[in-house]
Amino acid sequence: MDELMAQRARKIEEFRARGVDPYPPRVTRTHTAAEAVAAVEALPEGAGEADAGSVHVAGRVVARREMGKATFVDLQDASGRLQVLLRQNAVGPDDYSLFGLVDLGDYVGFEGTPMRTRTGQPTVGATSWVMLAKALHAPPEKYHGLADAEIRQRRRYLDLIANEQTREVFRIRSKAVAAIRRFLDSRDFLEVETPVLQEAAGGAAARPFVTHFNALEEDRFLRISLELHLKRLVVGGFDRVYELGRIFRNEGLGFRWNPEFTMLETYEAYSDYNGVADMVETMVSSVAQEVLGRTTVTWRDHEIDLAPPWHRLTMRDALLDHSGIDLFEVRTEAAMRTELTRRGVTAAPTSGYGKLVDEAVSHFVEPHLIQPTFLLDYPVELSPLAKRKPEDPRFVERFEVFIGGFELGNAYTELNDPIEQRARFEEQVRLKAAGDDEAELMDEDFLFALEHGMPPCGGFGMGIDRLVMVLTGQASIREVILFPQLRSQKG
RNA sequence: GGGCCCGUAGCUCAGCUGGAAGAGCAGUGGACUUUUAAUCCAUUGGUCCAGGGUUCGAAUCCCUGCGGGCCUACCA
Repeated sequence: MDELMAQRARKIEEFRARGVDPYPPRVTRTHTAAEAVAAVEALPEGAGEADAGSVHVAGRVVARREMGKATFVDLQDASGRLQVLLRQNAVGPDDYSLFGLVDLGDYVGFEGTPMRTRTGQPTVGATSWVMLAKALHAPPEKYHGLADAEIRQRRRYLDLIANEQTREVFRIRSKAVAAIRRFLDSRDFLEVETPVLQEAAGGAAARPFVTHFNALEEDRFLRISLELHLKRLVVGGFDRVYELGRIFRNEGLGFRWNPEFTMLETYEAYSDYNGVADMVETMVSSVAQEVLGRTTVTWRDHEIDLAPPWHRLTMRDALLDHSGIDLFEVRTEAAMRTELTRRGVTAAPTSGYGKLVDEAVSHFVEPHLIQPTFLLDYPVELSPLAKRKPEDPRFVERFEVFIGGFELGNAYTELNDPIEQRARFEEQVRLKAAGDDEAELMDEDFLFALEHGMPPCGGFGMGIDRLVMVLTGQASIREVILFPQLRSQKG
C-alpha cells in the first residue's frame, strides 16, 4: 500500500546487505552547520581546498542535486543549513554509489574540508560520509513546505522540519522565557513551584478540569491560577516570588485561548500596583529588546511600540470615553444591564454587576487598546482578591494590561486584610449559589494564612503565550504552542 | 454551542453548470563533476475524508457523520 515507505525500507536492507548500519549509535561531529559555514568564511582570500582543516558535520538531508559524478546535498541541523559537495573522485566509487540509497529526510554525517563553490557558496567538500538514520517517510514538499494547519499542529515535528518561521517562533518563545527569568532573578525574585493538583481551584474566574486521586479516593482540580499559593509564600516571608507554570481552564478554544497555557505570576512585598506597572513595562520592553533586538513589533497590521512608558488610564475614564457609561453613576446590576441593552449588547442573565462591567469594557474599550495600556481601577465586585482604593472603596487598586486589543496581564495591590478577604469570599459564594459557576470558592486554608499577616504586596499575572504572540507577530495562540489542544482523532 | 468555508497522490494544489481523476515537487529508471526551487528524457503513484441518497452516470448535487480553519459565544 505505502509504496514510498516500502522503497525506503528496502534501502535499509540494502545498506545492511552492503555492511552498513543504517542506525549507528554515534557519530563524530566537530562543527554545526553554522560553524562550518563560519569556517569557510574564515578562510583567507584565495585559499585552496587543501589549506583548510577537516570538519565533521551531521544533519538531515533536506535537498539533493545530483549531477552525475557529483552531488550537492543540503544538510540541515538546529543551527541552519549547510551545502555539502560529494564527489566520486573524493569519496571513491563505492561510497559514492552507496549515497544513492540516501533519501530526503535521512540523517547523514560528512567529513570534509571547508571550501567555496564557483559561485562563492560556502560548502563542505566531502571526503567521506556515514549513514546516521534512515527516514521511512519523505519530508514535506521542499518549496511550498507544509501548509495544512491541522498537520502542522498535530505533527509539529513536520512543521519544524519544513518551516523556518515555525522554528523561529519557538526559538523566540524559549529566549523570551529565559529573559523573563533573568529579569526577575536579577531583581531578587525567588522562582518557586506550587501544586498543580488542588483540592479547590481558586485565584481566577474560570472553570477547572477535574481529576481523581485514587490513593486518597478524592477528586482533585487542576489549578486555574497560581495566586493563592504564591501569596501563602509571601506570608511565609519569601517577599519576592514568581512562578512560571502551566495552568488549566476548562474553556473553549479560540485565537487567543488554549485550555492549558503558561502563566507567569509575580508577587512583590512592599510594592503595589503602581510599582508592578513600572516593573511590567520595563520587563516586557527589555525582554523584547533582548530577544528581538528592538521594542517595536507588528501584530495584526498594528505597529506596536513596547518601549515605556505605557499608557495608563482608569477604567472609568476609558469606558466613559468609548461608551458614555459612567461607572461613578451606573452602580447597580439593573442600571448596567439597562445601559448595555440600550447600546445593543446582550449579557448573560446570570451576570452580576461585576461581570456586566467586564462585558462593557470588553465590548467598548478593549478593541481600542492597541498600544500597551494599563487599564486602572476596577470595580470591587470584579476583583475579590484585590485591595480597595482608600479614596473610593467602590474600586480596587487593580490594572489589566492590554496590547493589540487583548488582555495580556492582570495585577493588583493584594488584599491582605483577612477579615475583608473572608467577606469577599462570602460574596463570591453567594454569587456562585446564584448561578455564577466561575465565582471564587471559600478557601479557609488561604484565609488562615492571611490571618498570620501578609505585608503590603503587589501581584501580577501574565499569559506567556499571549506575550509570545505579540513578540512574534502571530495572530493565533496555536502558533506559539508546540502542541495545542485539538479534538482527538477517532478511528 | 451558532454561522460561513475547507477535506482530491507523501507534500503544494487544479479539476467550471454531473460525462474516462490531473499538474508541480517527492519517488523510480536514465544522462550530467560547481548545483542551489539544478536541468533534460522516461515513468510509478488515488478509499477524491467516511457512510447514505439522487442519477443511465457523482470528486462534482443532496443528507448525515468525522476532522480542520475563520468568525462568534463561553472565556478576568
